[in-house]
Parts: sequence; C-alpha cells; structure tokens
Amino acid sequence: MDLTERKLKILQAVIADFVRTAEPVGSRTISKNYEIGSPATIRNEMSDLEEMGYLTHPHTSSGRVPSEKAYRLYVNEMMKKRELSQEEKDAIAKDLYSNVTELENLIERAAHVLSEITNLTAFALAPGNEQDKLKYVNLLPVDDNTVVLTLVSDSGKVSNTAVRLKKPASEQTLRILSKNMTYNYSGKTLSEALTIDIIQTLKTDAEAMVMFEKSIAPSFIRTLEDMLNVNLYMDGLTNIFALPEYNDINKAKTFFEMINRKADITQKLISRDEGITITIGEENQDEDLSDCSVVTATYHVDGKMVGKLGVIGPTRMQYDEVTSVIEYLTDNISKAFMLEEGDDDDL
Amino acid sequence: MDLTERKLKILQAVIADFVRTAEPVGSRTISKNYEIGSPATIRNEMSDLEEMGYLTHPHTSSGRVPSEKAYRLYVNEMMKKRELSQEEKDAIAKDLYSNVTELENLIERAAHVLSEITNLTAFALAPGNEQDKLKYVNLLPVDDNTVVLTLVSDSGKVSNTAVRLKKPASEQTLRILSKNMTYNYSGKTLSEALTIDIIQTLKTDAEAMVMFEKSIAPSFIRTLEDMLNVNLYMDGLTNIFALPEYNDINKAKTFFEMINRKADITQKLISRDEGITITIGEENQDEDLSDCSVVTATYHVDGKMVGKLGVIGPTRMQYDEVTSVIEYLTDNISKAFMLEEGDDDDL
DNA sequence: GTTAGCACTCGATGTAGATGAGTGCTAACA
DNA sequence: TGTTAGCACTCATCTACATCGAGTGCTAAC
Repeated sequence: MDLTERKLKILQAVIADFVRTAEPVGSRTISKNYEIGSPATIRNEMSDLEEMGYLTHPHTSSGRVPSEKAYRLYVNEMMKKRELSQEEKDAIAKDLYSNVTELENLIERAAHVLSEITNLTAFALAPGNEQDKLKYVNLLPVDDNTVVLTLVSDSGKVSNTAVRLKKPASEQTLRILSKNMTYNYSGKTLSEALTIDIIQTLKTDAEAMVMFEKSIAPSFIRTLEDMLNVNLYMDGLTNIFALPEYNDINKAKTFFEMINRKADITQKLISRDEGITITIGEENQDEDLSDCSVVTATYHVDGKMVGKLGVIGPTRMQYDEVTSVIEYLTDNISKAFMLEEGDDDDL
Repeated sequence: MDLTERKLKILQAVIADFVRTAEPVGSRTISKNYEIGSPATIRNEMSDLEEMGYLTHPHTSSGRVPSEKAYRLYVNEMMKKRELSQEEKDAIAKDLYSNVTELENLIERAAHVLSEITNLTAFALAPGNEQDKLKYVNLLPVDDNTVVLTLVSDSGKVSNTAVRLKKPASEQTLRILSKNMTYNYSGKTLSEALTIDIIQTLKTDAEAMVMFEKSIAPSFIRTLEDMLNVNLYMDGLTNIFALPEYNDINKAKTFFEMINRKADITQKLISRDEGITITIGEENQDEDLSDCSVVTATYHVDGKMVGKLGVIGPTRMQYDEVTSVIEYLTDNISKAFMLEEGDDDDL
C-alpha cells in the first residue's frame, strides 16, 4: 500500500492533534478541522494507516494514536523546520543570559530556559576535560569484599576508589577483570572510556561479568565522571506532572527513578552522536525510556564537541519546536564559548 | 482537663498505630491491641483528647488522627530514645563507608544511607568555607533591568553577578538596597549572611523589599553558596511515592517543586540550630513544608559546626528511629573528619 | 472512489443500594 | 463516679447497573 498524499495529510493531522491534546483522535475531528473529506473517508484511510503500522487503536471504539513509526516518519520526512521568530529568539537569548556570570552557569541556565520553553525535562552536560586519556587501570584486592580501583590519566590525575563488592571475588576473577579493563580502557580518552561497553568482552567469564556490572562499573563510571569533571544539570523535572501521560502515580515514580540514576543518563548522553539526535520510544536502548523520546544537540568549541543539551519527554512531543529551540540554544552556547576564548587575553 | 496516665497511653497508641498504617485509628483497634479498657471507655478518652487538641477527626465516622500538638508532645515528653542494636550500627557503618573515598563523598553517602533506612527523603549539607567573612557588598546599575551584584570576602574571593530585575528599579531604590545590604552583611561570615533575614529592615520601603525578595535574594544566596562552596546532596527523593500521603499526584508535585528550590532549602537548613532539631508541620516557616516534618542534626570538626544531615517526610514519621539513625550517622561523620585531620600528616 | 447511515463497542459517568468502620449518646452496672 | 454495653447514626467505599457518547466498521447508495 502506498502512502498517498492524503494519507500523509491525515497522518500529520492525527499527530498534530494528538501532540496537542494527548487524546486519541477520531475521524470526525479531522474531518471538521481539515479539508480532507468526510469522516467515513478518513476512517477508511485511517484503517489503512493502521494496517501500515502508523496508527494504533487503544480499543475498538476509540480514536487513533500515532505509533512510534509515525513519529519517526514525521521527524524524518514531514517535519518542517520551525524557524523561530526574531521575537522568540530575542526572548530566549534574554532569558539565557540573565543571571549568567560564568560559562558553567550558562550551561545550567540553558537547561533551565529549555525546560521552561518546552515544558519538558531538560538536561545539559557541561564540558569536561575531554582530551585526557586513561593511562593505567587496576584492581587491587584488599579483602574478600573490597578492592581498590585505581585510575591514572595522562595528565597525571590519579584516583583511588575503595569498592565494596556485592559478593566476594576470587583472585582469579580480579586478575581477569583487571587485565581486561587495562586492555580495553588504557589509551582511551575519559569520555571514550565512558562509552565503551566491555561487558561484551567478558561474556566468557560469567563471574567477572556480574562483578563488573554490579560492583565495579558504577564506581568506575563515577570516577571517570569526576576525572572528566562532567557535570550534568537537570531542570524542569516537575514539568512531567503537568503531562497527562504521567497522571498515573506509578508512571511518575518510574520516571523519577530513572532520572535519578544520573550516572546512567550521563553515560547514555555522552555516547550520543554529534549534532541533533532524536530518539523515539523503543529506539532508546534503555527500557525505562521506552515510552519517552529524547532530543539532544551538541555544542562545540573550536570544532570539538564539548557538551550536550537535550530534553526528555513523552513520545508525544512537539518535535519541531523542541528541535528549533535546542538548536538555537546550542548555537548560542557555542558562540558564548568562542567569545570567552577570545576574552581570555583581555582579562 | 488533665493528661492522665491513661490518656497518655491512648495517645501513644494512636500515634504508634497511625505512624504505622497512615489510617485513622478507631477505638476498637486500640481496645483490642492494648489493655486499656473497652472501646467505649477509649472513645470517651479520645473525645477528651480531641477537645484538648491532641487528636483530630477527618469526618464524623472515622477514627482519630494525631495532631501536630500530639507529635510535639510525643517528641518532647513521651519518645524514648531508640538505642540502635550493635547489628544495626554495624550494618549502617558498613553501608556508610562502602564506596567512600573522600570526605565529600562520605557526606553524600550518609544522605544515601539515611534515606534508605528511613525510607524518607534525606539531605546533607557538605562543609563549606565557614570562616570567610563578607567585606563588601554592592549593587551597580547597568541598565534599567540589570544590576551587577558584587561580593568581596575577607579571603579575597570576588564575585560579580549580573542580575536581571523583574521590574526596572529606580536609582534611589538601588542606593537604599545597596546601603542596607552593606550595612547588614559586611563583617558577617558567609554562612551567617545566609541566615540573616534583611527583609525586616526593608519594611519601610516596599519597592526595595520586593526587589530584594524577587530579584536580588536568589542571586545573592546562590553566590554566597558558591563562595561557601556549600553543597547540598539529596537522596531518596522517590521514596515519597511509597507513602500514602503522596498518592495524590498534586501532593507529589508540590513536594517535588518544593524540594527543587534547592536554594530555599539550603537557607532553611543552614539557619537551623545546633544539635538535633525536629520541626513538625506548621512549625516550619515555609508554607510548603506545613504538612511535613524535618529532622536535622549537625556534625562537627574541632567543636565547630560544619554541616548538616537530615530528613524531610510527612509529620507521620518514626521520630524515634529517624532521630537515632541521624544521630549515629552524624557521630560517625564527625569521627571520620577527625581521623582525616589526623591522617593529613601521613599522606 | 466517496459518503451517508446504522449497528455495535467500550470507556466514562452517574446513581442507588449495601457494607462496614467508626462515632456519640444513653442507660445500666460496679 | 467511672466503666461499659447497646444502639442509632454518619459517612467513605464498594458494587452493580443503567446511560451516554465518541468512535469504529460495514454496507449500500451516490
């Protein structure tokens, strides 16, 4: 079956309506608000669209809801870039630079502004020491339940962390892990290290794998972040309470619990690609994010990526607006960093 | 009317039951579980207790709920100190010191452990540069809507913050405010400055007062905190979802919004007295906290207060347990700091 | 290919009655 | 005089049932 012009028009209408109201959209509504045809015609088309996987049906007698496939299509093909008006831009910039004294502060502010405009949960990743490389990784057993994780970086940063193990580890397991970690991590930049998933390489040794996942990894990530001096800011957390999809207390709870695992989020964000990324629902690796969409953008200094800005919200979000605002904000941040770099001489 | 032995016993029973179940307690329940007398007798006594303000009555045909006055009485007079068993202490200590490498980290960990044990929201205030004093405070107008807030401390720290005003300010207002702030803040330590409420002294000038409250104060507090390097950690935020009092989405929302205004909380906590403090419901200055209780304790180094640890929860909380755990944790933190001080020579 | 018409589905809403936990009051009892 | 049994009354909660209406799918006519 083909996605005819009219089908696209209807799909767009359903998405637009559903994004606005969060209620399943019926054929009458669309027939009334758009000049497409009678309810019956639209019903037929919607039925086709459902067959093609773009719409779903909460129950027999309810309207249609866009599927993730529909959002993906919309984002890839149908979404027009929403140009911000000069007034909007001015308002955002004004907001962004108010109360801002330092760059670090600007990042935090950007998350704030972003969450206010989009009414979603915004996050920002402040720049870290991206160039620094890991030189040495070691696990030293102290007693049955404790090991010391040592990291040394090229720039000379040293970190020793005592890690309590959930279960006692054999010396052999520790040797394997230590060797494996050194092999995989040394020579990598700190941020690269955060993105590497060494679980794969441990598959041969279940014990080592479990130990790494449960005991070592959290401390390791935390230490890397500290060394990177990566800072994650979040804002607009409570915005989700205004969304009907989180009216259920359990949904809200799950969301907050997910958000609270900061470390996870940082890892996820860091590993994202350059530029604007839109990840919809199940496209997210993380199960907890499977009914959320995440939009991120990077900001740069000297052409190097240094940080991220983004939002998390329900798959039903105003992708066009969100994208535009994030883009405008990251542009501004990049610009601000450039100015700052120039300013350095003057100070 | 007198608080007879029996009345106290009944009150204690109501509190114990209500803390456990969050349901209004009826006369039959108490009659069954405690050897006090028949339901009718207990009803009569409860009626008296209500008249005296210790119990309330959600509606005619429901059981009794302790009032804040009852909790206050309980905390002051009836509560026995709950001694932690050696096992409990060991478990807490084990938990506290796991994954801990630095003192800063210990504080964060303490908040974590505290929230896990109490199932409430815990916070911890990490030590800052308490001795440093404010030397100079100034407001410099830049344009109608912007002023630069300058703070200089004894130790030479300087901070310039551009503050956007909600409303344009007359030069006169700025002069008044600037003078007032200098007068009130200079010579004070940074943490003292955080506790001073200069709103009082501005009452004569409504415009200055509003401007201070809405525009200046947030930046001022923030800057002070930065200079102090005070860090507020929170943990167990999502614990409230398990509490029946927050089953209502709006309640949860209000709670999170309150918690998110970190600055406010810091201010409130810093201004708290030494030792263990229990603030119940309306006793809290902040309206948003009016159905919460806050328990805090200080930890010390060299006899000087350096930080705080505490929980926020519904007025219905296990005050005895919470108090014991917080006390044990702050003792441990103080001890750890002492050791660290001693260790310095070795490193 | 489009549309009007109609039967059907199913969640949402509203109402009435039953249930039960709990109170307050009265009168009898120790 | 304090305690208790008994009883009428209150009120939130639950269940069953009817109703409503938004929306669909299908058929037949245009």
